[in-house]
This record gives sequence, C-alpha cells and structure tokens, in this order.
Amino acid sequence: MRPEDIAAMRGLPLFRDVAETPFADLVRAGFLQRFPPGVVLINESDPADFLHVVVEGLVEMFASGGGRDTTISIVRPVGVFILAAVLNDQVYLQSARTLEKSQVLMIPAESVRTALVADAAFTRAVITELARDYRSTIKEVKNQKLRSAAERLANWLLREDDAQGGTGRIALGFEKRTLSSLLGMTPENLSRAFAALKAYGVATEGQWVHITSRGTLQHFAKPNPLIDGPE
Amino acid sequence: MRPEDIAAMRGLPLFRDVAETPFADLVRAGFLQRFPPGVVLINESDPADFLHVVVEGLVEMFASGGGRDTTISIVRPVGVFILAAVLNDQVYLQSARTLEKSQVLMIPAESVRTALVADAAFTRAVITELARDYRSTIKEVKNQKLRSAAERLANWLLREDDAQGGTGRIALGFEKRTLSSLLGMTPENLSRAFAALKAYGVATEGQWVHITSRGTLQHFAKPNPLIDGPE
DNA sequence: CTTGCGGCTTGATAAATGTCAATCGTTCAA
DNA sequence: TTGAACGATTGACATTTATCAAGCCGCAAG
Repeated sequence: MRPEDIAAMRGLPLFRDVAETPFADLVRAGFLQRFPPGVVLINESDPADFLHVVVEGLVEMFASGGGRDTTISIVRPVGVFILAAVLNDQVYLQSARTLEKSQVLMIPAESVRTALVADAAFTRAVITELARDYRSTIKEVKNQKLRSAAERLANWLLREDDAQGGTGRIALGFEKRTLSSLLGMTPENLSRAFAALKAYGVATEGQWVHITSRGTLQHFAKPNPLIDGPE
Repeated sequence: MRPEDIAAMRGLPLFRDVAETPFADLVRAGFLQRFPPGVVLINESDPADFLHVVVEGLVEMFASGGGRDTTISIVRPVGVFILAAVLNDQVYLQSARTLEKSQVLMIPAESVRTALVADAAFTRAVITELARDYRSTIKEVKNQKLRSAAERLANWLLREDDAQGGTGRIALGFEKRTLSSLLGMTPENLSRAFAALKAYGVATEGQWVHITSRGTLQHFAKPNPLIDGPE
C-alpha cells in the first residue's frame, strides 16, 4: 500500500483511534485493489474472507431471491461493507459490484478479528459502526413498509439533495434502474413516480434531477427523522 | 432482583461471560418489571434510557409513520431489544408494547455503557448480538423486497413450525392482525393469503395453523437460507 | 454521419394489494 | 343465558404496482 493510501485508511472512523501496532498489522495484511465498473466483488453465500472499504468509486450491495434481484444499498467512499459477516465469521448475505471504476481496500477477516481483541479503540469503533448499520437498516424496513413508491422517491431526493449541498440540483451518479431497485420498484414504476412528482417541482434531465421548490416536495414527502434522519 | 432472576440473567448469551464485578454492577442497577398485556414500554423518538430484556411473555416492536403502523419484530424470552440505541446514546427508532403479561428486565443505559468498557467479554457479546441483529434485519429487507405476501406467509409458517418443533402444528401466540402487520400486509390480505395456501396444505383453526404437507408448502415457499436461515 | 445498442419512457393491460362495508363467530361480562 | 364487543373473514371495488410491448433518445463504434 502506498503511504497516501495508508493515510486515507487512518482517516476512517473505524481506524482513526487504533494504536500503532495493531494498525500496522492491519496495513500489512490489507491490500488496495482497483476495479473497473461492473465487477462483482463478493457473492452472497460465500464465506466472509475480507472486510472491504470503498476508498474511491461506487459499490452496489444487492441480493437475489426467487429469480429477482434487489439493490440493498449504495456504498460511497469512505464506506465499509460486510463488517457483520466478517466479525462473526459467517457467509455474506449480500453481493457487491462496482458501479464505477473503484478502489477497494481489502483486509483479511482474520486480521480484523485479531485487531478486535488487540485494540480497545478498534472494538469501540466497530460497535459504533455496527449500531449505525443496524439502525439504518431498520430505517430502510420502515421506509419500505410504511411508504408508497412515490413517497420513497420523494424522500430519497430530499436526502440526496441534502447530501449534495442542498442546491436543488442532484446528480444521480448511477443508472435509474439501479435507483428503482434501491427504492424497491420497477424501472417503469420509477419513471411514473418521477412523472407524478413533476406536480411537486421535480424535473428530470438525464442523470440530473432538479428540485424547483423544496417546500412543495417536502410537503408531499413528509420526511420523518426516524426514517430519513442522519446519524 | 430475586436470586432466580439474577440466575436467568446470567444465562443470557449477552451476560454469560461477564466477570463478577461488572455483572454485579449491572444487577444492582437493573430491575425486573412486570407488565400486563398491551402496555407500551418505550416510544420511538424517546431517548434510550434502558436496555430491555424480555424475561417472560411477549413484546411487539413496532413503528409509525404517515398515519400507519407496522410491526417490525416480535421479541420472545430471552431476547434483548434496543441495544443499538442504548450503545450510541440515541433515540429509539421503534416502540415496544407487551402482547401478553410480561416480565422485562430494565438496565440503565449508563450502566450498560460502563460495563462495556469494563468487561471485554461483555464487549464481545455485544458485538455478536449487534451483528446478529443487523443480519436478521437485512434478511427482513430481502424478505420484503423479494417476495409476495403469500410467499412471506408461507416462509414464516415454515420457520415457525421449525421453531415449535416441526410437528406441523403451529400456535400463533398473538392476533392475526399482528401477524399481518409483521408480514407487511393488511389483515384482509392475510386472510386471503391463508386461503391461497389451503391449496398447499395449510389449514387455519383459530389461533392454530396446521401444515399437512410440509413438502408441498416448501415447494411453494422456496425458502432461502440467506433469508430464512437461523444463526 | 449513420447505425445500432442500451437505457428510459409511455401505453395498455394484468396482477397484487389495499379499502370499505357487511357478516360471522367467539368471548366475556351483565 | 344473552347480547355487546371485537377480531376474523368475505365480497365488491379502488388503487398501486408489475408486466409486456412499443417507441424514443442519446451515445458510441464504425
């Protein structure tokens, strides 16, 4: 690993407070891989061999069942995935694939588990990360069970606008079919949801979405901090 | 707390390997409460004051939004809830209410966090529990997004049959309306899903469900270990 | 420049699910 | 014993979402 990659790794909340020695061990065991778009990094039901950290690019977590596929989340830099499977030495419940050219840091599961017992700060960071992941998944269940397709889209747009600076100009960053799967609907239904939101000031333009009146959209979306809130 | 309650608490995976002193501190700070059915124990959006352990009875975790309600899980003895909120000192994302006369062990959040730094075994158990909760929630997202209402019911029946000994005779244990909410459908739709499963050997009889031909039901349900599996 | 491919949209239709209202059955208390 | 209350079921209907098919659009390779 290059010095600047090590520095980037050090910057992650997960590793920030780890002591010198265990951190050095993790660095020695880990390696940074570059992948083109569309590469499957892990497959659900495989044993969890590596903890993955998205350093650059974009990774889609998805799962299959009954002949269908669904996107579970999109991981941006700097995000960790499949931590839970690694910790308990289980199989992956999700698959992962790159959506863009990406750089992914891979740390052997065994090293992660060793660092876990060796370093209290790492343990603490792992608990925080796990609790965060758990809570955001609970939010996703609520989102799916309590909202219609158009409501899920409207709230996603509001959250994404916030994340991109609140300018009312949103870059999708990936294909609409992926968004439709993330939101739990078909591509056709996403098109119709966008059409329905026109009445609330939402305009699409290729990979861009414009929100002309945040207040109007908010009034329709009725965002709920216990579903859409940060932390 | 009575000696036998302390022994029960000691038996939980979460506390089994905690050292004497921190365990005694937890016991001293905690208290066991008895509740009649239908009592709301916690409300979503309230700060997480106590870790709850269901020692006896049945507790429903649910959440609201947009004027609707949905059941997120049913906690049986001996199960813990809202661990994640307690650990990171956040608000609850779910509400809880008793479905039966229940006994609940309540441990102040502050004591839990103290024990977490004081005892490595407790830390390890917390990580295991959190990872388990996270993974079962991911499974629930897959269940919701990849399956129809009748499929969710069929797989729930198979899982429940297993849990109850695989005799083909399942006690619901709570009202059908609660089951419908847990499975993400209306009570009317649950009735129709049961009717549809008659063709696959499912018979309802009040609070009981009989599975006459597990193979037939399995063939319809197509259970998937990455959704319905244990751990 | 053109052509072909892939992704998106649109329309028509079907299937799944939700809503509303009426009825049935059981429980429990007067 | 009876009847009021409540949950479950059923039917009719509305809404939401999915499916299938066709056409549109932009982009990239020739």
